[in-house]
Amino acid sequence: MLTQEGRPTIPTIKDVASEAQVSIATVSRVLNGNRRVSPDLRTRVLAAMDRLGYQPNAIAQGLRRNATRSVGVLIPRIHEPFFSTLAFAIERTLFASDYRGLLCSTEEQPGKERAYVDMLLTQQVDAIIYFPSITGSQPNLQRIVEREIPVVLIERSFAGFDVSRVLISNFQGGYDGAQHLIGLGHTHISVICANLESMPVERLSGVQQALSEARIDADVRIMNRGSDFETGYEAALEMLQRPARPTAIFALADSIAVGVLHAAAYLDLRVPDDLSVVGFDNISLAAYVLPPLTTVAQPIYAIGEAAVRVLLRQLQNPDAAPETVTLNTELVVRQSTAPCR
Amino acid sequence: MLTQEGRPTIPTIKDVASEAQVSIATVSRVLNGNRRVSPDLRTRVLAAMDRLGYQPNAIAQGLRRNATRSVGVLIPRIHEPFFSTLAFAIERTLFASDYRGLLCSTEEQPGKERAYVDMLLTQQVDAIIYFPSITGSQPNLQRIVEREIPVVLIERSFAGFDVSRVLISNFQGGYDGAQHLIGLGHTHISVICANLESMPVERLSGVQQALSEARIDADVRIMNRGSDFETGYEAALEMLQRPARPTAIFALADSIAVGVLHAAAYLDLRVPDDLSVVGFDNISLAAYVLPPLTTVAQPIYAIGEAAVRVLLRQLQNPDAAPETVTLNTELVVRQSTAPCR
DNA sequence: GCATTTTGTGAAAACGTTTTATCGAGCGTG
DNA sequence: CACGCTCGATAAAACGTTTTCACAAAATGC
Repeated sequence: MLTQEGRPTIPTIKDVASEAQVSIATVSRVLNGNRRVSPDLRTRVLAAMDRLGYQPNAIAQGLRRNATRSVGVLIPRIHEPFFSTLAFAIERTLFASDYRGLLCSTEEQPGKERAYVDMLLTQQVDAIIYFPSITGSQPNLQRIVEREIPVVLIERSFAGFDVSRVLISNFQGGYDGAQHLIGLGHTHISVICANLESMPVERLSGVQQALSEARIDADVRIMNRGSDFETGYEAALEMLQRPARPTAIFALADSIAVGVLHAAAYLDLRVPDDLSVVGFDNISLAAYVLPPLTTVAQPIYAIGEAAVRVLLRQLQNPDAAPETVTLNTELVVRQSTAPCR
Repeated sequence: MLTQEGRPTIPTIKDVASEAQVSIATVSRVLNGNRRVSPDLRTRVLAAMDRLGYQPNAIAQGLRRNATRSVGVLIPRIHEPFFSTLAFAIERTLFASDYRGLLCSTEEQPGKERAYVDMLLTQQVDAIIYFPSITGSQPNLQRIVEREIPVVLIERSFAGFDVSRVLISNFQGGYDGAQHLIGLGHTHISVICANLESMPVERLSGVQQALSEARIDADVRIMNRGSDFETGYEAALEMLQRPARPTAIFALADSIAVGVLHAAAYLDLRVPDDLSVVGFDNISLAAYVLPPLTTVAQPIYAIGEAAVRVLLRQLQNPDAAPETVTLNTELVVRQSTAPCR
């Protein structure tokens, strides 16, 4: 197909219709296969499409159908291993159901998160998977709910919002990790976590519960930044140089734990002999770092799958009640923890 | 805005027009600000928009304007650290220019890559950033070029396609990494790389060039899989258990190098005393692993920025000639390499 | 003060689909 | 043979915008 200037032009349903000598309605029908059309016309249309290399215009379809088969995916920081794995799981599951994901890395900046929500709404997404960063997320969620767009929250709840959620046993996970260290005889346990925007408080509460049950003072350090290596390194460097240094550190994210390992090495402390370290998440790296990291595993892939599954169910049946699925964490013991000497 | 059933309905430009007692053309004009409209009407329209909470429908705009302000981003495996960082850079730069990225993780599956290209075309993206996985990518690129959609290839070239590219000095990087090991006196150097789909051959060529100049036999192991920890671990485990074990391993991706470190530890070999390891990429993890990894750094963030910059230039000026920008790698010496004993 | 340009506004066409309403042909039924 | 039915196909409306065109009013030039 060429315009008179010789530029290629993309064929429309109209072109197919005239090529096949049928009406555009007929073309549309063989395209969607929802109504009967006689065999000979069908083959004529198919042949015409093939000759012209026709591809339907999803934008036009979206406008007419009022559905785009796209879902917004709001995630704090795509470059962190945990989130990139989660994004991968979501993308893959959506793809399998012929939905596309609009991936938005909010970077925990309220402005960016807000802008992205706006964008998703104007973009007419059919649904939204939302991993909020708490501050400022509530009004965003409000706007989504007002538009009656199906939404599933990941690892977060908001009072007063009756929406679908995929949660994990953060409290139990925190509890289990701390218990593990307590069971090994540690009594001076430090906890490092990222800003509470990107970290569910329950995780921390679980830790504190376990510690208080064992009558151990909680030494918690909440860093005002994301869960990256640097964060863990800086926090640990400071903690490990105090006069009474901890014999164990519970990092509430694997990335932080890796930073801790690094700091320990820098200070010539051996893990796990001089220091036990427990992480959280079980990112794929955790098994490969030295020493391999004992960690509280999240079923990252399952979380992504569950989120999509819940969403699809809601899309099929818009009047269904919101659904909450809870997945369990599991302590994976590797070689970064040992009994306290 | 409510329908008679009480369901909320999203306000359109029409609603705004009747609310403000003007024509829809006027509303459109204050929306786009491209033509003059008298101050009092403007304020009336703005007020009406505000009252109704109007948000333009990007799908309708896309159909009418024949431009969607979205660009497709095709990337092999979003969950690998290198690619997730690259995706982050791209996403961030696009966002700053008010474009959205449709992130597609092709997983190096020809079928999925093809399906995603199809999807992007039907989705009417304005441009495409393409990190191909070689096999089967050529016909995909062909289809993109036929549609005259601006495209920029990352780290790849295809003979016969005159399209924009962002390249890095892969050959030089490979050469430099090998030179570093040679300079340290190593003569038994093994090389591990992922499948050549996801790895530019030039990188390997650079290594081989340096080795042959130094009259050292090349011992190359090409794994038929992606660049993950497991890959490096398995390859190294095998190589390091041979009778004549190498004194240095050049892993052509950091993720692989991390697997190598793990294998070395498993075999009780100390790095760098018993084995020197060089990586490639300089993912953020590289500095935090133990020992910190000597690696050939790619300017990952700059690559993403450059790709977007080139693309935007091409969108502004569709008749501009394709552009190629080449960025340099740089050897970063840390503590995983030492003189051969 | 008339002809001409400029300015602001609205009506309507267009973008590429899907879907509703319509219509004509074939066909058994009374 | 008129009648109602079904079936297959088409014409046309609709989705929410932008933009072209037309037009009146106001501003400008002689």
